[in-house]
Amino acid sequence: MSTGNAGPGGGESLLFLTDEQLRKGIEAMFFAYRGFTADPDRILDGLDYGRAHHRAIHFIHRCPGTTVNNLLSILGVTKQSLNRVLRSLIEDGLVESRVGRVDKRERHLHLTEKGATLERALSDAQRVRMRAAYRAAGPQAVQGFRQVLEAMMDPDLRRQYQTLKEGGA
Amino acid sequence: MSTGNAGPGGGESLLFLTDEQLRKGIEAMFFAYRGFTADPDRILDGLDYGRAHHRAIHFIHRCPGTTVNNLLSILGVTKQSLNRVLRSLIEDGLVESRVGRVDKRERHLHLTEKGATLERALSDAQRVRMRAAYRAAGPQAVQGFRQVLEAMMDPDLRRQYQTLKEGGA
DNA sequence: GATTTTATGTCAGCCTTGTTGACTTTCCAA
DNA sequence: TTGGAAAGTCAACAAGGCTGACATAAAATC
Repeated sequence: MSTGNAGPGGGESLLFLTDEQLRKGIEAMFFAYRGFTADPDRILDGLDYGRAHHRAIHFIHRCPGTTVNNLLSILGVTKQSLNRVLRSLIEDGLVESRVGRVDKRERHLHLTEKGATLERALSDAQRVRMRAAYRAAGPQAVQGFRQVLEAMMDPDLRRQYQTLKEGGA
Repeated sequence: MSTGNAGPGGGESLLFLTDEQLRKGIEAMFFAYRGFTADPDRILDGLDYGRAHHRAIHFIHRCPGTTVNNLLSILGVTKQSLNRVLRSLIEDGLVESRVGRVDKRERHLHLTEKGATLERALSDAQRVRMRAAYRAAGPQAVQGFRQVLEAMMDPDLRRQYQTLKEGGA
């Protein structure tokens, strides 16, 4: 098992990663993700929504006019799962679903004013923590943080991520 | 590492964090966490277990002889939730529950051989990805990665994490 | 010794969010 | 005109959270 990679000469500190070091990283991801979702979760608890609603709202905000299919591929859930979430958001007037002009089968999704307000509350809360963490760790660390996360993604998701990243930058 | 380094661009890059920059970090966490759990999930899919079983197995392996209460505080779930998971692991002979010698109310949890075998399979899979990501990003980045994650945790969880970190190192 | 507190386990029931499968409607395009 | 893609809907189910209530054993305290 493992760690049999004591590379042949040179760059030892670069290449030799003990199981212990890796395990720390794994546990760090576990605990950090809990913090990452904690603040939006608290807001959503009061309303009738959950994390699934947050994700939908986030990416509709991020990609205004996106189709349901596109959202499905970003979120990686089934259309039935997403539909349940979207239905409640549409019913509650947070999301608007417009029939496509070019292709009328498609529905283009937008946040309403009300939806945008909730989105702002959620992402503000999440950004407060993120900003504090970035500042505490420093710019060098932030760059490393993003590099490792990016390298950890599945190739498909990395492509999705990079498309979003460029689009927004 | 001295991350207090104001950086080549001056203080601006340290203190001024745009919403865009923070949003990229948020999305990176979202996509990376999917990758992070993907490999163990694939293994667990074949068996009758899920992510909750994985977490229990991980921390029992990590803290052999831990009590149920201690595990509860690490995992942050209710005892009913954990009990459902533990019961199936004990029934299937992956986990052993020993009555405490000093305090007979306590149950001390250990992995059996069978449990340790599954643990190894799961963590090997997860480490493969982690190792690849670490190598791709480089040691500098890894340090930053861990710093930001640590800063992102809730204080309580950070304490838990650090206790584990020391214990294992 | 009696009482209270703690640690654990368990039953029942609920919610969210994921899944599959089947079916319909709309409508673009070959 | 017909095949198939996009979308919506219904039904059923599972994992894994949650709460509340209750049982038991053992420790701690009075």
